[in-house]
Amino acid sequence: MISKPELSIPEPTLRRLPRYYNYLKELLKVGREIVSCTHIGKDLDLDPPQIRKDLAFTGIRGVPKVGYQVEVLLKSIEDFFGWNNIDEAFLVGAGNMGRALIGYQGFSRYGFKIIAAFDNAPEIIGQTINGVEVLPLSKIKSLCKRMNVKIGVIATPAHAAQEVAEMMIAGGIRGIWNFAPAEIRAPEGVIVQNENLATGLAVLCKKLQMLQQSGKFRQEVEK
Amino acid sequence: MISKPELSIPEPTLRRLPRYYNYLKELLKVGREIVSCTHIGKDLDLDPPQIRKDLAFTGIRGVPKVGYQVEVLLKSIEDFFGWNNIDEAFLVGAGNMGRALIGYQGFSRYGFKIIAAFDNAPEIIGQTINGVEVLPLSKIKSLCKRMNVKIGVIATPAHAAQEVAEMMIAGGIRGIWNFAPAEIRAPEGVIVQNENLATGLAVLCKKLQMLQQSGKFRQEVEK
DNA sequence: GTGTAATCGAGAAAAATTTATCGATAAAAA
DNA sequence: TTTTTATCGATAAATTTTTCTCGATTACAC
Ligand SMILES: NC(=O)c1ccc[n+]([C@@H]2O[C@H](COP(=O)([O-])OP(=O)(O)OC[C@H]3O[C@@H](n4cnc5c(N)ncnc54)[C@H](O)[C@@H]3O)[C@@H](O)[C@H]2O)c1
Ligand SMILES: NC(=O)c1ccc[n+]([C@@H]2O[C@H](COP(=O)([O-])OP(=O)(O)OC[C@H]3O[C@@H](n4cnc5c(N)ncnc54)[C@H](O)[C@@H]3O)[C@@H](O)[C@H]2O)c1
Repeated sequence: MISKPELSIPEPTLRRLPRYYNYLKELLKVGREIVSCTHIGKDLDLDPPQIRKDLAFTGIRGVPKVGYQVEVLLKSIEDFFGWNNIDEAFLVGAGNMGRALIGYQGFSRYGFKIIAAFDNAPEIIGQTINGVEVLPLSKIKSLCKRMNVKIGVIATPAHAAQEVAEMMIAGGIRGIWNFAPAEIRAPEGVIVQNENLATGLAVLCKKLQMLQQSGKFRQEVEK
Repeated sequence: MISKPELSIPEPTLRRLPRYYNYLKELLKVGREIVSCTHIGKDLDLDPPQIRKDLAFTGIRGVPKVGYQVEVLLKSIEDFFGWNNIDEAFLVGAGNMGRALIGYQGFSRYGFKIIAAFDNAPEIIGQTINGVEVLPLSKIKSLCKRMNVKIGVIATPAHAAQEVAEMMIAGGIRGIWNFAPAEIRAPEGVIVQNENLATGLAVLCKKLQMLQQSGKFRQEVEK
């Protein structure tokens, strides 16, 4: 039987898995060795069947009445995402956000490492941030090719994003993690992941607003 | 007929609306006054009926054969989210990420403003970042109450997140925008919006991996 | 004026995702 | 050993979200 390359994993599942992973890492720290979906569900406020289904995508099998071994489960998620072999990435735009990303150690857990930064501001070029050198943007294409880098992070202002993306793609980059609030056009085969923080903010504020309104509404009805 | 407070707006819609907003702002810059869903759909790679449905939630009505007036549409989204009146927020954890958030001007578009920061590191307390003072964490509860701040941003390490959240909630904060990879437990009535960057990263890397595998797979089949 | 084409709104259909159900299994208790 | 209980995997049902369809409306060309 052919083990077909699973092409259809629900994106919500993909988004929940790293959350489970963080949670399980904490469990391990506390010394817990075994955990059930019921237990996870209680802590993460999710339904056990959904968690089971999500975890099943990583190929793990649980034991009835017991659950899963935390360590095995962690390994299963790591393998699923391929976090064992490191993805090296270039970042463009060593401003406030760019520096925060460069300096952040937490990404190593996800097999991700920014190995060089690029900018076009002369006063920034040449600096070293957390051991990562800032190079002139003009070098990105040739360096991408030479170092076979496949992932690029965009942390420039929005107006520069498209241009930067095109340089990355010209260098052979296939995945772009974009922090600029801009619509990037890319050819098929290049994946653009937009990290628009304002989206989360808007959702938070709207939910808060709705909560307040429903509270007011309830009060008025009660009168 | 009672205009019930709409409590059930699909979250995907909520997440797409700020994207439309950014896009429309760009259109306005370019001098475009009118736009149809067909047009938006082409640029944003979304289906026109979905866009129409999303926009309808803000209460706007379009004109057949024409579309929407860009300016009116922008206003409609602004009103929907309440971006006219500013939400003031406190931020805790003036590290790399915290500083980037404090310094970012882009949030003003969404009626959001960080008016003070808090930290527990003596060398950071007392600093001023982009006109925002960093105060000792111990003061957060009383200041929240005094200034009637309802939104808090957490940019501390994960291990401090729960404790910080509790101080915020004790001060009356109702919405928490959490950047720490931690599960925050909060009572009902408090909204926690997790901004876990690693999630987006994991999705990107996995999609890339799947793309490569399907490519390899296709090549093998072709042999 | 009249015809044509583009777009809208509303509602139906389809697809994806979440939630519930049920028999099976393994551990712990009786 | 037998019973009870918790949990799993698989499948079915429900819900949510996306996509499609269709009649109505309006601008523009003729
Ligand atoms: N700082 C935040 O909290 C935050 C939040 C949400 C989104 N963003 C987005 O992230 C991006 C970066 O934000 P920031 O606050 O770090 O801005 P910033 O101004 O601090 O940094 C931008 C950097 O990009 C560089 N740059 C500008 N044009 C360039 C070009 N054409 N090529 C290469 N480098 C170029 C600048 O020299 C600067 O170093 C922006 O698009 C912003 O909208 C930032
Ligand atoms: N930097 C990034 O790119 C990035 C990316 C993803 C997630 N995050 C998350 O954002 C958070 C902050 O990251 P960072 O890179 O800014 O870290 P950082 O170490 O630069 O900053 C953390 C700040 O929090 C303060 N702090 C620590 N404990 C505190 C407490 N109990 N009360 C108040 N302040 C306290 C520290 O003094 C420091 O100023 C972390 O949870 C991190 O995992 C950061």
